Amino acid sequence: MPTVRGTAKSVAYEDLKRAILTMERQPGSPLEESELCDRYGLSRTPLREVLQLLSGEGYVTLQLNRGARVSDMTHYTLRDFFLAAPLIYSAILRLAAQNATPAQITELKDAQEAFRTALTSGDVTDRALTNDQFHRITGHMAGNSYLQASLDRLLIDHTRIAMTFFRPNSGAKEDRLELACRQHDEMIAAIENGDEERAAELALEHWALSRDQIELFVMPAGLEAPLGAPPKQKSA
Amino acid sequence: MPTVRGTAKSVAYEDLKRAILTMERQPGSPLEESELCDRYGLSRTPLREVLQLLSGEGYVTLQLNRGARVSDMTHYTLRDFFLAAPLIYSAILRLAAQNATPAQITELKDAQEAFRTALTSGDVTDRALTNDQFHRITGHMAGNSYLQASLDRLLIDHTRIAMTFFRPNSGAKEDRLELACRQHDEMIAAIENGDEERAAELALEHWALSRDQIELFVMPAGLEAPLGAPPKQKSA
DNA sequence: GTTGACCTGCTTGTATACAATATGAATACA
DNA sequence: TGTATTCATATTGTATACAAGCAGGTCAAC
Repeated sequence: MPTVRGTAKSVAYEDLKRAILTMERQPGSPLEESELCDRYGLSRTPLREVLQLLSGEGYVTLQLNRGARVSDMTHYTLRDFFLAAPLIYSAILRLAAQNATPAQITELKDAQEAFRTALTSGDVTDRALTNDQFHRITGHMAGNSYLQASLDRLLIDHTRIAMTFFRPNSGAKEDRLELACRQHDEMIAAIENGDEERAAELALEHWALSRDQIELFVMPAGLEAPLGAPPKQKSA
Repeated sequence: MPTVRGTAKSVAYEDLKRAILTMERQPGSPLEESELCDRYGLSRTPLREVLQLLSGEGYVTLQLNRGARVSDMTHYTLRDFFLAAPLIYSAILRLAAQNATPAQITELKDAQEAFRTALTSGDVTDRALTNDQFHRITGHMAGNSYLQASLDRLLIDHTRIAMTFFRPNSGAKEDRLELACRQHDEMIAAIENGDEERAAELALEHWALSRDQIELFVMPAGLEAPLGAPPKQKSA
């Protein structure tokens, strides 16, 4: 879908995506055309097309006569996120279990390998990006363009949020990362066995783990969560 | 989100959207830049930006060095559609019931008024477009950007498909349109009362009606449905 | 008669020059 | 001293000229 263009342009496209996902470019920060032209060695026309493309995918927000900014994350964003995530993640993983091809399963295993390596290496951005990649592949497996539109947007913000709690200084949370990693393994197994129920279940468990981390980060004092309950699931 | 631009550009943007939704421009048909430049009185640069924008929203597909085409609809598309629609529509309507503002409810009532008029006037494109507009407003009410991404894509194809069965020559289907219209009324009531359960239920009923029409159209001879069974409904 | 390469024309991709709009500072006035 | 207005500057939006890539047809060779 992203229609990866000729090299010069695709470098800009990929690097901007990376920089936004890793919070190297912070939510809401402006993206000046001239700066990006210099950085990537493009003229304004193709660079603007990259920004349009990123805008369509939700990485960037365009404002008339005011240029582009990194899409921001407010507490409203987070509220929407908490509502949509369990719904979409479980649906995606269910479909992934139904439709995954052997080639995609291999790809997913490779991504998991990379994630595991990133966990031991301790590099924050590697952890976030390899985790992101893992979940994007499940999206490809599901192969549903409608749901993928939501998944892609969820992953943008999920990865940005994750950048905060993938930090190694979190201390006691290392075991949680290990649990997340094991859940990935179980997901692969469920997908490989075509066990859609288990896959959907794992998606929800995985989300619950992630959600707890996010809540701890957003509400460190242990406040109650008034941000909105996720809709009831019909998962058996 | 669409960042509606200065008039000249927004005319092109809106008119292309309309032409695609009404199947005036058929799925897969090429969109030549020079033709569109002449038609809308734009130079190529801003016109290309419009196409990029439409691409990001799923109306148009861009291919490297091969220009733009109207996004096509295959039976794969339809299969994905059947899977995603009940999930998203019910979630959207549930959230709409939770979050709708009085202003939005007024807007929705106006849209319903327009839809009812279109049903009696008998113009096919009016029926499809006013129905589309009704459902897009429910999307705004839900106010969840993640789910809205899926809804927007669903509505593109739903409206295009609907163009086939909103035709007045369908004979006995007029009463079904009347039923759809009454369901809209009930949706408005449920949203106004904040009755999210009923709203979600209505979304599924409304979808079931639409699904039956689609199945009749796709498999006119009464064939069995091999395109993928829709997920189990919990509609009462 | 078929197949292959080449060449012409057209469409798309890129760069740059020009126009329009917004931002911020300086100044005049209350 | 505070506020409003004006002007200068910078950034974005648009048009056009140029380069690159693809498509179709012709011609030649097998």
